[in-house]
Amino acid sequence: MQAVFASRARDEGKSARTRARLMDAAVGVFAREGIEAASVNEIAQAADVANGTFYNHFKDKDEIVGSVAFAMARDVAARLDEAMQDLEDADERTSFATRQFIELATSAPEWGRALVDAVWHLPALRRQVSAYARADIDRGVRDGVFKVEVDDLLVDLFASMVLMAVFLRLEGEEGADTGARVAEHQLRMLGVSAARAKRVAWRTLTPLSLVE
Amino acid sequence: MQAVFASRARDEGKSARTRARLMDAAVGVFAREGIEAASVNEIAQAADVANGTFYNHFKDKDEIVGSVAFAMARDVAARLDEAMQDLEDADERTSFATRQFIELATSAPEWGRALVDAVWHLPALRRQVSAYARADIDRGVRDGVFKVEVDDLLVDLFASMVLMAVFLRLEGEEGADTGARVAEHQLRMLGVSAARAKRVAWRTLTPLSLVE
Amino acid sequence: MQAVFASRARDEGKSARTRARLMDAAVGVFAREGIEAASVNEIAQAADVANGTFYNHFKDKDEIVGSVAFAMARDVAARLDEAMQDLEDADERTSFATRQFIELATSAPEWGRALVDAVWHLPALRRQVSAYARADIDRGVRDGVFKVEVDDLLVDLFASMVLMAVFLRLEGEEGADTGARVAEHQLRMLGVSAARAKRVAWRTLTPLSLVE
Amino acid sequence: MQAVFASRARDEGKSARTRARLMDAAVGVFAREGIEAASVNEIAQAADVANGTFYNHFKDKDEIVGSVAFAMARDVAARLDEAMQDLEDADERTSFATRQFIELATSAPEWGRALVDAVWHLPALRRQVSAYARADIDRGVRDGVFKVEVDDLLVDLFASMVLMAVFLRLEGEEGADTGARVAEHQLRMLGVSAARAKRVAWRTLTPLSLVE
DNA sequence: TATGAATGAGCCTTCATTCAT
DNA sequence: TATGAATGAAGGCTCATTCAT
Repeated sequence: MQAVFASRARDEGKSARTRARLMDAAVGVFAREGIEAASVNEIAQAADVANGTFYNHFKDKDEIVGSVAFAMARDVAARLDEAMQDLEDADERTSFATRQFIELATSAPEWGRALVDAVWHLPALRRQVSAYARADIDRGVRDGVFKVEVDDLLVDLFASMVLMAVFLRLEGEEGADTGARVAEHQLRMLGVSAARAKRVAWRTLTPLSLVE
Repeated sequence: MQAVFASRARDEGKSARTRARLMDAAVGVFAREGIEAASVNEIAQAADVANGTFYNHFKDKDEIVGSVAFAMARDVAARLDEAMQDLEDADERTSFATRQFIELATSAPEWGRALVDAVWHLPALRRQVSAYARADIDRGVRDGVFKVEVDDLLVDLFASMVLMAVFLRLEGEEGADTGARVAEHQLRMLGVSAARAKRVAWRTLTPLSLVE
Repeated sequence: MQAVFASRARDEGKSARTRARLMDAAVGVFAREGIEAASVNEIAQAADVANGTFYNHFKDKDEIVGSVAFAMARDVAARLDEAMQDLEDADERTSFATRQFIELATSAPEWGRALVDAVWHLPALRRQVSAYARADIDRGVRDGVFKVEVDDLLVDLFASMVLMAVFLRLEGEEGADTGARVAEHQLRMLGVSAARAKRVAWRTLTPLSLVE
Repeated sequence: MQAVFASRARDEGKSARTRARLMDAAVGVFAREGIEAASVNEIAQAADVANGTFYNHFKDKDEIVGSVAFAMARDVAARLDEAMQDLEDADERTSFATRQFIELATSAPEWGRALVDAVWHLPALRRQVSAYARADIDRGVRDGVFKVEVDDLLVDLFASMVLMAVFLRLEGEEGADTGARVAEHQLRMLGVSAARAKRVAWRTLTPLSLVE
């Protein structure tokens, strides 16, 4: 029950606020039932609007799925960007992003679950997330921190690892150190020395949160 | 349209043949629509039987999903086991399995797609596949070939990488060397030297196929 | 086609009117096919609404069965109560109730048939009807009009007699004096003298009707 | 698990024996599920024959319902006739028949339940049972034992009372003396004096059984 | 006759979407 | 825009019945 969209739309017009309520409701329903199984009626009900109202704001179910997913991704990206402002080194940045993403998704299980599900359903979203991640990796290569040839495959493999990590955490099959372990693996895959990988990947981490 | 199950059931009773036809049809439908979206009616239609016939052979959709998925996994495992009989070294085996799995799934796109989807939907299947993969990894650790602590997380990350690779190949986003590149990454993650990883992962590979 | 519920809901909201249409339709279908054999689709069709509409108003078939049956029973009871306000003597009341019930059920054959079927299918309904009947019987015992020990069995036997009478009338196997004859039997079973039983049970009866 | 039909067909041809097995199975299924809900497959399975075999013996489900019901009724009638050979007085006979019928149906609950259900579904069966009961009643009138005008209605009311009694006993709502109480009511309805009704209806009764 | 696989109509129910108010 | 009733196309599943063996 995060109401992220609603809290942000507090000062906008009524229409925008209703739309935001629907999106918040959708996140919850997607998380609870999965995207496919989520029904428009249920979303409307959770948003406390009549079902017909839904269609004043979204063309169809696909549209809200997309809106929610991309908005979530954008939010996460913005949050990470903001938090990484002071991080210079590419390995620090990559590790930080991997770990925080996993933690964010885990600490807001509804969002996490919905996001994992959405990435799976929306190729465009996956590509966007990958592109975001790739920026820092390319930077590391330019700076000589990473000593591998970087290509799309590597980035997609990283994405799959992160998604798997989120999934495992949400299932309760892995614990709080998952992010660090995944990050360490990734740094090593990028050619960072074992020692430095271990050091960087296990730094103390201040938890982020999506809502202030 | 591979009709793998049907071709294998050619000499069995009528019931078994119809069942096999349904399973083959299911593979196709799962690949085309995804497992969730697949409908029993569609499967029956694809198998060219009346919808009621489906229920003479499977209790419900879940049952055919399970049957198909585990049969596919079993087949792949058996095929790999057979082909790996002469491989001794754990790194050779791990690399071989990763590459051949990706190639098998890619060369029979319907199977590949259905299998990827199935692993995602059936936790039990994922666990089984992981366990299978883990055997060789543990062996490598015992033999001193791999120099890492192996845990469930690592194996699951490997699984996610392979699935992603299959997915990308099926989408046409990656090419024929994908398997080798993934295998190389994995060997390096297991502590194999860069040089050996490159050598082992890129060996010439004789394609396998599921049907003879 | 009595449309009893609909006519009563004429001034209510659209939802209530549709619901009433469905209930009227259900009465007809129950009467024609029997409650078990009645299908939701058929009810919806008879009510001239889309099948999906049914489920906007009733959770499932059981719910409409219950609603219809208890509403019918309640209506009949209310109608009888009102008509019996001036009747003091328990034998007069019992006779009146038996006869009017049979006449009501007969004069609205669909209702009658559905009600008989419903009493048979819904134990709770049977108990409710029995309890209603029992009140007057107990009163007669207290007043010394009836000279038997009253127990559940007796009341249930009365119920079975009335149901049988309705059934026979609906089948056309018995005529207009059925109610009087049954009432006479019942009074005698309650210990009323033959002479008085005959006199009371055969009084002229003003027909009631469920709709005004 | 009475296998009444089967035990009687022991010495007949194979076909007759299969048919008997089906009928016995049907009794059980009807009792367990109700006649409407009983499925042909279930009957065949209970009879341990292939479902197709059913249709070698019965045109359709209705036919086995009828066969079973009438056979059961015939059996009960025969059993009662035999047991009543030495009873001369009509009131004794009527009371005996009522009570034994209730006891038979109760002591073989499967049969009882199926029979009650069948009478409800098959008007012809009801008529046959009524006709059987009427013989003794008419005899009582001729002999001057019963002092009422007997007509179809009365007999049908008797039938309804007996069915209700069986039903209540099967439901566990009434006890072992139900038969006697019903018989007493009936005798009084027939004009027998209260004293004699009580005496005759409560005679000690030797239980019958359908299978020897 | 016996078998049991196959058939397909039909039932219940859900749900995205439309539409009159 | 909001409402919420209505729609009707699917989907899952059952079951009486047929039919080839």
